[in-house]
Amino acid sequence: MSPTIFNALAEPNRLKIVEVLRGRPSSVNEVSLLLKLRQPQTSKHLHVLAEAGLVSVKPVAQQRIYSLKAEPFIQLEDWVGSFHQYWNQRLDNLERHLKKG
Amino acid sequence: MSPTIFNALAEPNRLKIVEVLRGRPSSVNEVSLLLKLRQPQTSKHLHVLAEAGLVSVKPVAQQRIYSLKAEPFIQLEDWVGSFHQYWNQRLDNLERHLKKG
DNA sequence: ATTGTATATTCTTGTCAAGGAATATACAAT
DNA sequence: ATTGTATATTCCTTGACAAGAATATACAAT
Repeated sequence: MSPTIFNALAEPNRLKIVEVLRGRPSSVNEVSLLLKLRQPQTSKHLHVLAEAGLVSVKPVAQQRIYSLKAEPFIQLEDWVGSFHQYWNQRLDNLERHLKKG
Repeated sequence: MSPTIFNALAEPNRLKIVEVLRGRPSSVNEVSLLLKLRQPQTSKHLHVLAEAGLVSVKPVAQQRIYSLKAEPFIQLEDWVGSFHQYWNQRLDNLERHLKKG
């Protein structure tokens, strides 16, 4: 798992942007208004998200519609899902321990 | 979802530490040796992870055994899991669109 | 008590990234 | 062509944070 995705989501405003885009794809202005961010910072954050592969852009007239991409979130889900193995093993150890094994 | 957990995982060495601890709980020295980090930086990173609530500490003699905590990872899994709703809705829209609805 | 081992903390320094302000670019509309 | 709208980019300043080096603290062993 690359830290890049975590880095992208670590910035509070960027995380909020992702939450907004989870609602629906949006233009820079829509995001900007919803989150009360200045337009340039909104563009910059969206650029970072795009570089990290979290969003895609689709030009419509002068607007640019940003949407979430699926893959990185699926990857993230797989990664964090793989931790179940860890919890289970810990529980097994605990069990064995309680049985004085 | 708080950005704190993402921030903790955004630092490459800290992410590696989490991967190590996913294998098994470890002392500072073990982590330090495995990742070829200096002891102070290892301690610092573990401290950040602890502050973020990702790990817990258990003193054993002079050693401190760090282990992953379950909750934050479960929270993360829930959060990213909630994105399925988004993908599905997008797919529905596509479907309607293809049917010229 | 002293020495050794394990870990934490402090201080300093350099780098990077975020915000603000200004400007540039792209396309639309008249 | 000119004006307006939407977005991107640049420059600057400032704050955060990671590494390195040195030191402090905690506990163990002899």
